[in-house]
Amino acid sequence: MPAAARLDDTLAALADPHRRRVVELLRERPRRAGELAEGAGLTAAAMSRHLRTLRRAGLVEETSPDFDARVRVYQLRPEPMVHLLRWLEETERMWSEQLSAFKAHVERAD
Amino acid sequence: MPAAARLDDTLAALADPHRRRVVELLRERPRRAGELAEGAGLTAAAMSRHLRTLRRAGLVEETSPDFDARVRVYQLRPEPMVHLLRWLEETERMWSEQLSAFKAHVERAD
DNA sequence: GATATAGTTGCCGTATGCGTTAAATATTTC
DNA sequence: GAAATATTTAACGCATACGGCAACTATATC
Repeated sequence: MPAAARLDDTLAALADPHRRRVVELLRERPRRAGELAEGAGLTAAAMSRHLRTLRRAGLVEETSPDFDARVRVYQLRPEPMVHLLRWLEETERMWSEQLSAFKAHVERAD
Repeated sequence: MPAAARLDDTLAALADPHRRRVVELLRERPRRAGELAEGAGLTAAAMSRHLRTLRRAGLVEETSPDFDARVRVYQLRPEPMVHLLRWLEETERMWSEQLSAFKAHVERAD
């Protein structure tokens, strides 16, 4: 269960608006499952499934407070997003190189 | 058809490994549809669908060279990825703020 | 110990995604 | 103008995603 951090899972997990909403709620602070369900306007069952997806993608981490073991608190795990960030930055970088190469080419042709 | 750039479409488009492969091929240079199909190990038909998806997400742009109108050349369009990048950076930013707030809290408790 | 609370899981129906093969479209080439 | 080339579209099958509701598990409360 050491969090895949594979781009596939990360992107698929983030591709759902409800799950992105969860991420947006969690980036403010950790929250309980029920809180997330309410905040996203979903039933507890539906949210539970989304949380499982996010957990499997390594995007969130689940813990229980010791004062109430029924509750599950979810917290963000940034690693997968950092990984995705890097892939995007690399793409950006190469694209702009491509651009300047093209510009140079045009200028040579002038 | 001015390219949605909505996170939903961007993420869904990038969540497929074949389509990510296309992006990786295109970040080097523009390429013809057939070249992309070969480079990703897909039939022309399958690739055509992926390209449609990428086009609808605004991630690629299609043009035809004037010397052969049968050919379609695809090129990267970074806008949607930049948008996604910003969302991820914002998430990162807020997460680290959350972290330091927590740290400060713990230190106060000491 | 009975009941309430917090969440998860099973099952179902519907919707959507992806690849394949077979046409269809458009344009070049001979 | 007939045959070849580059790519897209159509029709089909299969797998998977998502939500709803009901049942289930585990823990807390009275």
